[in-house]
Amino acid sequence: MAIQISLDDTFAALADPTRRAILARLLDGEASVAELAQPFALTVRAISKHVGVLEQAGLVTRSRSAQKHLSRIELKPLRDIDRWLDGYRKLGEGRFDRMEDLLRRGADKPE
Amino acid sequence: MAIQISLDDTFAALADPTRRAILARLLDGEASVAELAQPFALTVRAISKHVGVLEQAGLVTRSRSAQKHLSRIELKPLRDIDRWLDGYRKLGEGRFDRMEDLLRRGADKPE
DNA sequence: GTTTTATAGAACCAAATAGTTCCAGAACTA
DNA sequence: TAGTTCTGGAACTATTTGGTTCTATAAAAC
Repeated sequence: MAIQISLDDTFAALADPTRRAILARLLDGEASVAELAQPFALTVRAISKHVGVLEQAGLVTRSRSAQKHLSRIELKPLRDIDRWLDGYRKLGEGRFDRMEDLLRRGADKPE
Repeated sequence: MAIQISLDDTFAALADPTRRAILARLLDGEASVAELAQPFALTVRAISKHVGVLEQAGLVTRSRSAQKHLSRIELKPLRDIDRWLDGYRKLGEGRFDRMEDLLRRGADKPE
């Protein structure tokens, strides 16, 4: 049974630009800590810790192949955020939707 | 011109359950700090600070009517998060979509 | 004009966070 | 076996955070 991940942890993990960049990098496929660290002016250890935070938040899982620990992105917490956002999409009949919003802008703007 | 709000600030603001509860409360309409504080076992000052964080993140704006400073929810930062999520929706032909995901689970799970 | 109400500023504290450096262990390579 | 590579643990530091209390200020109410 998957561990229950809190929105607290997910949002906190995403609040750091380095971690978001790591996540974005993982869209291209699995990567080792060393590979993930390469673009940053930080120690490998610092990146390792960031990956740890992402893992703690359920946004990343790891599988060790040899010494390399490969990280892969996990989408479930992002889905949870998406679901959380649902509660705010309703407000103002679709004001949340970008297309609706663009069409509506300047038209019948509510007060 | 609206101040540029960073995803950092938005995610950080949303990482606290009290602040998310405050936001949810504001879906029902504007409220003063004292009103927002009522459901919580925290000092009014603590809530005032939370509202300050939300304001800093652009999730709340305030208008003072008399001594009461009324807070109202602002959706733009949430829209920004929604847009950020777009980058992850594409992954795995709709894996992000909840329905798709449920249907796919246990079928052709990629290794 | 005094008192009450609603909020923010200032000072403080404990805990968490992001970073570092150094060390240890696990697994390849020669 | 010895050396190299990849990563995490431990210890440390500086900064940020979430909370408190006490005080100040601004507007209403009396």
